[in-house]
Formats: sequence, C-alpha cells, structure tokens
Amino acid sequence: MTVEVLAHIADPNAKPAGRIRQKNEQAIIKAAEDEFAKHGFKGTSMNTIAQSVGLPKANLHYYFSNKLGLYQAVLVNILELWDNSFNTVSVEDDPAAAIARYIRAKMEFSRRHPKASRIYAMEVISGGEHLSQMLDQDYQAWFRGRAAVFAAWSAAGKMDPVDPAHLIFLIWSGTQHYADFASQICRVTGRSRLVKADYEEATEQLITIILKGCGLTPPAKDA
Amino acid sequence: MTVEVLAHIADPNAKPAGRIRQKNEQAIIKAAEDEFAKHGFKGTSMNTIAQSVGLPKANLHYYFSNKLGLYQAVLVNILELWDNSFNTVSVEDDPAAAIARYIRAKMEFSRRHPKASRIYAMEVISGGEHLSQMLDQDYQAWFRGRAAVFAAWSAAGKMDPVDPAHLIFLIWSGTQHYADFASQICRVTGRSRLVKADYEEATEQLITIILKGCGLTPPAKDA
DNA sequence: GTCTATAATAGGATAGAC
DNA sequence: GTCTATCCTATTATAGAC
Repeated sequence: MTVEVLAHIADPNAKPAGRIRQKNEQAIIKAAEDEFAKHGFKGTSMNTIAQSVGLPKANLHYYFSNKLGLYQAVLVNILELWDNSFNTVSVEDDPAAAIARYIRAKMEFSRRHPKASRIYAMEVISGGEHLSQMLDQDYQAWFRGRAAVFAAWSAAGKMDPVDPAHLIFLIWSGTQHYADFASQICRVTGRSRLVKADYEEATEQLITIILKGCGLTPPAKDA
Repeated sequence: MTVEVLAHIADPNAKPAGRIRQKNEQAIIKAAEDEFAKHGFKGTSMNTIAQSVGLPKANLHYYFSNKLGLYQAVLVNILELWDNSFNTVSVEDDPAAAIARYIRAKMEFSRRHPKASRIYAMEVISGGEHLSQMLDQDYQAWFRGRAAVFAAWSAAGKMDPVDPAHLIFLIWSGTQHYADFASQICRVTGRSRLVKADYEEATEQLITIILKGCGLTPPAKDA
C-alpha cells in the first residue's frame, strides 16, 4: 500500500515541520490515540486529549486544523506502522513458511500496537468512511494480488484448495482479536493483562491450527 | 449464562410494562442499536436516537432513566439474543459435529444480528466496563467449563491437543469478523454488501479449516 | 509559538403544561 | 402518557493578547 503519498490528506494546510512542531504534533497524536482507541472518533473530545498532553486545547487547533484532521493524522500514523512483509510474498515462496511468518507478524503487531489495532477496528466497525479516502482503490488491488498467491499455491497442489479471501480473513481476525478483544480475553481467562508469553502461545496455536487446516506442515524451525 | 436475572440492571426503577410502554421502549431500543453500533456509547447522542424514532428526546428520558440506562437495556437485549446451544455440549458429544454446529450458530448470529455483534465489539474494545456488571463471575466459570470439554476431547485422543482457549478465541474472532468488519470485507472484495451466500461460503470454509486444523474430520452431512 | 478568554453549538437532563 | 421549553454543562472552534 502506498501510504507516503497520502500523508497530505491528514492536513492539507500542513506547515513546514519545525523541531518544536514535530515534537508537539507527535505528543498530541500519541495522546489522541489513547482516546480514539477507547471511544472512537465521535466519542473522543479534544478537551480530554488536551488535558492528557498537558496542553491548552487551543494548541491542538494550532497544530491540527480540526478534530477530523487530528484523527486522520492518527490514522495515517497507523497505516505507516503496518507490516509490509506480506506484500513481497510470491508464488515461488514456501506456503507454510510464508503463512507462518505472516501470522507471526500480525500477532506481533497486535502485541506491540494494540491501540492502533483498536482504532482501526473501531473505524471499520463504524463504517470505515474515514479510511475510504485513504486506501480505496489500491487496497482492493492489493488484496486481490495477495489472494492470487494463495490461489496459485492451491492450484499447484502445494496446499488445500481453501478460498484465499476467507483464509486471509481468518488470519486477520484471529490475530487482531488479541489486541481488540484483550479486555474480554482477560476477563474469561482471569488475567489482569496479556503478557508476551500469552501472545507467543497464541501465535504458535494459531500457526498450528491454520497451517494444518490448509493441509500444510509447519516449517521445522523459524528462521 | 443467566441473563434473565440481570434484567433489572438495565433499569432499576422500571415501571410495570403497559402496552404502549412496551411498544415505545422497543422502538427506542431498536433506534438506539443503530447509533450505538456506529458510534459506541460515548459517541452516541440521545438527540440523534430521538430523531431516528421520531420522538422528542424528553420521551427517551421518560422510558429510560438516562443514556446509560438505555445503553444497558440495549446490552441486555443483545445478551438475550445469544445462542446457547454451545452450553449443553458435553464430553460425550462428537467433537467435529459439535464444533461445526457452534461455528454455524456463531456465523448465523453474525449474519442475522450484525449490529448486536458490533455493539458488543465496540463495548469490549472500549474496555468492557459496562459489561462487567452484567456477566463477570459466571462468565469466567462458563468459559472454563466450555474449555474443559475441549480439553477432555483432546485428552481422550478424539482431537489434537490444541489449547482450548485459543481455539475458542479463533472460532469467536473468525465468525464475528463477518459482522464487525463487514465494511472492510466489502471494500477489499468489491461487494456492496454481504449476502446469505457469502455467509454460507464463509461458514463452510471456516468449518473446513478449523476442523482439519484440530485433527478432526468433518461430519458427513449436517443434521 | 503559546495561551487565556470566549463565542457558538450540541449534549444530557428536567420542569411543567397539556 | 406526551411534548414544549428550558437549564446547565460539555464541546468544537476561534480571536486576540502575550
């Protein structure tokens, strides 16, 4: 996905970035992520963000044209975090190794950036209107390209003939769940929070089930 | 899960239900679901709900003590919709048939009640504080009981020794995804909306992958 | 660049006429 | 039971002093 090109969407009248500006913008965005992750776009107030950064709310409007501009900056920030290793997977690669690596990368993202995952989830649940401006056309093309790789593997008899789209959705949902639904996982398992070991265990279980489910044998050891 | 007992939480000063009251309350709840599913608790305004029902907003406060009371009524409504067939699954049952049936039930819920699923998802992503009052203690016990059934199947050699909790999370996330992330599925696949056939295809794919992933053979035909 | 003060509006909630 | 009018607070956003 080409994300750099879209940075201007976040703030059309963006001023040249001085040192102070860059630092403050990042601080505001970081605080904004906390709120957006908990309450979504509509449910978040500039006031709360301002208090969280320790800045008067007028400053937020100095750095970002308005609430929507700040939100879009946060979204762009998230899209830039996304792991792109899956983009380069090709038909020549080993399916089992490639899928295992992708699951690992997605789960690592859930562990390291749970708030980013939640903001994205809330945005999609809300209809994803703010995202459509950012990734409409080439996102669909990207998805088709990735699905084609799975289809080619199946056609070559390297894996079961599973529907590529549904397999990708299963990988997405299964990994994102550990970020988005962490509060529920904690509740039903009696944990206070998820630690690294929990994510590692989940990763191995997901890889085991999904690879076998596609008729694949897990790679002997991860590289 | 014992849900009926908790109905009083939704509105402690609930008045006896007359015909008009019951009808209006349902109309309000229905309209509220639309908004809560799109914007979560904080992001939803009573005003918007009132306009959607075609009632002055003072009426909403007549029927529900306040915004929180209305939200909790919506949540209770959702919990009552939940499929309970999984509760009665026991060690004696056939794992493949039971898991396939559960996936089918969960996916059917996503198809028939996508808004309920989204409200629940938003609530969990937001931290799930409003849910904890409703199902804290026995929810954990319920989960442990269900996980124990999977563990017993594994111990009896009826299926692979997968971690029950992670398997359940995979079933939950994989099925709920088609409700919560429908907007994204539509975007990447170029659909305008998901139809029954899409859900049926997804159901079969999920059952195929997950059953095989657990070392199970799909039941010949569904009952 | 930063902040106080303030405008303008939307939000939740209630009083009280009907 | 129903609705208008209203209160008060929170919210987005801006003006303008420093």
